[in-house]
Parts: sequence; C-alpha cells; structure tokens
Amino acid sequence: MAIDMNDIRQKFQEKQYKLTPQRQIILQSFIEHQDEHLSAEDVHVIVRQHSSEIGLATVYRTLELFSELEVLQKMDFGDGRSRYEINEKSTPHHHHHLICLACGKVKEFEDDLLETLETTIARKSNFMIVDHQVKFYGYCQECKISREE
Amino acid sequence: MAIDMNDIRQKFQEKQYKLTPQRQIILQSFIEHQDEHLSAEDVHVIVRQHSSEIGLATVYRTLELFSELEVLQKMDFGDGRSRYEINEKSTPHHHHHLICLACGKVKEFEDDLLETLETTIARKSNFMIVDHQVKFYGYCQECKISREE
DNA sequence: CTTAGTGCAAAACCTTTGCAACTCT
DNA sequence: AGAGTTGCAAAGGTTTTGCACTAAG
Repeated sequence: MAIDMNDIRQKFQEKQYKLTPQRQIILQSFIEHQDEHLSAEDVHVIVRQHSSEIGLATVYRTLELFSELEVLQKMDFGDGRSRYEINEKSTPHHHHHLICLACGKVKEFEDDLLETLETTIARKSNFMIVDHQVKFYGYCQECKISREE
Repeated sequence: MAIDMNDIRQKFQEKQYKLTPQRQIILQSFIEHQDEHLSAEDVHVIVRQHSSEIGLATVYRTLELFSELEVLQKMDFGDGRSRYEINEKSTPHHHHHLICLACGKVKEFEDDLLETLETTIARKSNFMIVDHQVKFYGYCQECKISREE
C-alpha cells in the first residue's frame, strides 16, 4: 500500500492544514477503490453510501488539495471530467493506462521502460522532467474480438 | 506539411459531408498555427481576426468533425478545455509534449522510441493499440533557472 | 480561541443541442 | 431539390466561489 498515514499527517501539519473527518473519509474512498479512477461525483456517491453527507464542493476542494500534496494524482481520460487515483509516484513502478476506444474501459499496465526515455528526453530538451503520463488508445480483448465478427 | 487537401476533399465526399467555407477557414487556422495547440475559443478568435464571423457552436462542431476524420487530434493539457492540433499520425514521427508546471508552456519533442514500447505493451496486454499520447511534466529551461535562485 | 474548513446556493465555464434559416453538391 | 450545415440562444454538465457557520489544532 502506498498510503502512509503518518506521512500524510506530517504534510498536513507542515502547511497547517487540518485533517478533518471529511478529508479522511474521502481518502478512505480511494484506499477502498485502489484500482479505479474516481471522479468527484464518484467519490461523492461513495461517501454518501458510507452514510456520510459531504458537500460536493468539499469533495472538489479536497481532491484539489490532495493533488497538490501529491497524495492523489489528477488525470484525464477524455470523458469530460477529472479523475483521480492514489499517487504511487514514490514507488519505483509506474503504470500506464490503456483506454479502450469501444467500451471506454481503462486498464492498467505496469512498466518502467519509460524511465529511460524520460532521462533521454530531459537531457535533449533542457526540461527538468518530474513526471509523465502515458495513455494508449486501442481496443481491449473483448471489443477487439467483437469488432472482428 | 501534413495536410493534403485532396485527401481531405475525398474523405468529405465519401461521407457526404460538405466542405463549407467555415470548415475551410477553420482548417486554415491550424495550417497558419502549426505548432500551437488551439482551443475552440482560440480558433474562434483567429477566424474573427480574418474578419470571418463563425459561430462558436460551428467551431465546436467542426473541431469534432475533423477529429473524427483524423484531420485534427484532440488533446488535453489539463487546463480545463480541449485543444487541437493537426494530426501527423500518418507520418512516421510522433512527438510528445513537455508541459511546464510553472509557466504552462507546452514544448514539443520528437521521438519514436515509444513505438517499441507500444509493440511490447500490445503483446503483453492483449490490447490492440492504435494510438498513444504522452505528456511529460516538469520545468522548462527558464522556469528551472528562476526556481533555483 | 484562532484559523482553516464546510455546506449551500449561485455563478462561472466549457460544450452540446434544438430549431429555423440557409447553402453546398 | 434535398441533405447537410449554420447561427443563435438555451440547456447541460463539471468545477469554482462567496459567505455565514462550524470545528480542528
């Protein structure tokens, strides 16, 4: 698990942010939905199921805050809303997203090959690269098959 | 130049779309702004400067159509609006985007290394990959320097 | 107690859509 | 002529913001 509560508690203290129940519950949603890519609305629904009523505006503000603190990572899959997942940047393994153009499903794929590419590009471009995001578009196994019929 | 007017004319004929002046003017905007990543609003401003009044809705519909026909490529740099650029997918050279976290500038970088990665991932994941999009986040040369001071 | 956070409703944005008028082919 | 296209205004959907109230440190 990539989430270290003590680490987070410390980050909050440093910047004098408060670790409110709302924020803890929202974080909890991501821990319970590790391999999903939740939108603000998704999170709002989930916390509501836990019988906690949290305002949608608070959800947005919290997601923004967690992104800033690099606890979550904001991403975009082209469906008109931002999605978030736990930021595992600290771990050595990056993962990429395979997005199915037919059914919209997003599959994850582990790979480090891009690290090398990143170093090369950083050197050639004079950019100081701190992160990357890769999306592959195509057809998943199921949709690939049904398209061939 | 990656735009072949005859090719486009043919694509339009096949699907019985009409090559209206509005569509030509919008396409022209992209030809005149090759290495920018124009938003719908950007395009609307540009055509207006050419003293052509085109409705914003038409701009949106046209951008959508061109994306569908793979004349333009829709992309997202996380600034809350879609951006478009001429689709050079047909050429062998892909380029990636380096996005500066400080000033927001987007720099392009040519590289094919990802082709290999795409093949590998396609094989391992059972996905039929047809396209990819890579974004690197970091600090451009200027912002990198000012951050060190 | 003091400063930050919450909830609500309203506002701000970007994008899409319905429809009557219009225009390529 | 006829199917596709435009422009406008209205509607839709996501995200942000102002403000009075509340709660964490």
